[in-house]
Amino acid sequence: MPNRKDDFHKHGLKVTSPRLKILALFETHPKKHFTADEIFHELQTQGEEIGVATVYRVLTQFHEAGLLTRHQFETDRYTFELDTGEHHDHLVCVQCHRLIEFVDPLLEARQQSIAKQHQFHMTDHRLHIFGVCQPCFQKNNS
Amino acid sequence: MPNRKDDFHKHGLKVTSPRLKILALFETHPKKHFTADEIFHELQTQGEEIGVATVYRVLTQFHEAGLLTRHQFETDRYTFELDTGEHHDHLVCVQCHRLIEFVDPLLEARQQSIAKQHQFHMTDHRLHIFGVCQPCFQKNNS
DNA sequence: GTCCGTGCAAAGGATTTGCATAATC
DNA sequence: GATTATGCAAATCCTTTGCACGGAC
Repeated sequence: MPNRKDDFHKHGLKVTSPRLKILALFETHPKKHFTADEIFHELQTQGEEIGVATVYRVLTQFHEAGLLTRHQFETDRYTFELDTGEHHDHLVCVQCHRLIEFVDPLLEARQQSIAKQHQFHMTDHRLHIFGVCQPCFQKNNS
Repeated sequence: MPNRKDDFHKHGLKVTSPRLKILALFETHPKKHFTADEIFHELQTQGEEIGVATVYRVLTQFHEAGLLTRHQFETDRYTFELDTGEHHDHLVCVQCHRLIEFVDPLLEARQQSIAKQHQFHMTDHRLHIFGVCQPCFQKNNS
């Protein structure tokens, strides 16, 4: 069972305080999605002295190392989450920006088949369903 | 059969040279996707004196008027295409950035059903299948 | 003539980069 | 001790905005 230290070394990354802190943040919020800015502020709140540049660099390295997944939803910012190895897609609430994850084998299979139809060598795919979540919907009608 | 003039007036837009030029560019390249910058340079090449700011403003107005669709693919730039009224999804070549459009009723239906399962009031959705297109694939193996 | 649209340059926000210092190995 | 990381600030990229002038209606 490899630990963080091995994870880092495996990808040529030294074990440093900023890297441990950032990874810990993701691990203590398993399903949460963070933007670079959110991480920066969260760490600042915790009293850590980490620069924005480091946050961006570390996130990019983690993404390249396969530790994190990077998404782009409505806005023009990147969103990161722990890469658990299981692919999943997202429902995005356009009102409160809440994210709901889901996996659907039928959709997965169908996408494979479409790629094949177009002689496309699929490497990845991304499905975002935008809409209003139930809590927001109720709020709107009350 | 409403013409461009009507299209513009309907949305409170005056008929101006930049707007006509930009729309014409899309109409002469029906299936093509453009970034703001590409439009700016294309018009410059044609000897037009249109500022970048105007290009961005007009694209946003056209998008709000429903004349254009706006996408965000791999990069951090927006991509625009003529809105023909028919929804479609995209295959994106990660190598040459070629875009292939497709529509699949099964996928559409399945997405509706997933949204319903999660009590989600779907307004829109976006499916990007990333991969390597056939021409690029062959190029790689030769 | 009024109001909207334009060009220019400056501002804005997210992300990256250069560089000297500081930490890991 | 050599090399990689960090923090800071400046730089970069795409996009938006303020403002005075010009064009549409």
